[in-house]
Amino acid sequence: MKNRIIRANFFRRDPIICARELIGAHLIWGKCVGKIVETEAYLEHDDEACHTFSRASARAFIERHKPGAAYIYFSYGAHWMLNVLVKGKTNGFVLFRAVEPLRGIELMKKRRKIDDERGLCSGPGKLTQAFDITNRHHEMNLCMDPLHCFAYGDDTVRVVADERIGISRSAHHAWRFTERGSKFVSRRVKL
DNA sequence: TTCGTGATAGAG
DNA sequence: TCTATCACGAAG
Repeated sequence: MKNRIIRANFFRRDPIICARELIGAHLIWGKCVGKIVETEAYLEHDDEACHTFSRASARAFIERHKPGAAYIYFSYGAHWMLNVLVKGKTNGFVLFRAVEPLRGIELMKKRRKIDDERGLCSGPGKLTQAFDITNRHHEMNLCMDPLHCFAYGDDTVRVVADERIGISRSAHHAWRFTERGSKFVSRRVKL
């Protein structure tokens, strides 16, 4: 299997397009690889759920970094969240919510302290724990290093869009994307 | 369904 | 300083 790294130009487009197209792509992180099955898009402007709405640090991050940079933050006192910076005509982030484990599964099980493969990466906090992603990767360029990058994967997946999860503001947009029928998503798609 | 967790930001 | 809020997860 030959993995082609997704380069910076990919992230110079609309965050919603990027979030959708990243479904089926591979997340490569050291010895671990997963197929991305769930993402969400957040927009710098007119999106109250985006960090840029209330956090100056998020706005500064966009200002100072190039598309493809990792935006990682700590949430609820326990979990790291992995996002990638997107700068097209509209700027924003893509949050990675779930992947299907492909390689490094034993390592993921050890880090997660569970055996069930479906629960290894089925949530944004679980995913970062399984892949050992923390703030030490914050600001990292994810378009260069073959051990910390995205790669083109399964481009035949069918993608479903529905509402984002776990937010209270601007919750009506259908900016969550999942692979249709995947058993590795964090929460079942609403019917 | 509930509850712990700690960073962040806004109010006082 | 105090408090509300939160892009969550695990236990029950």
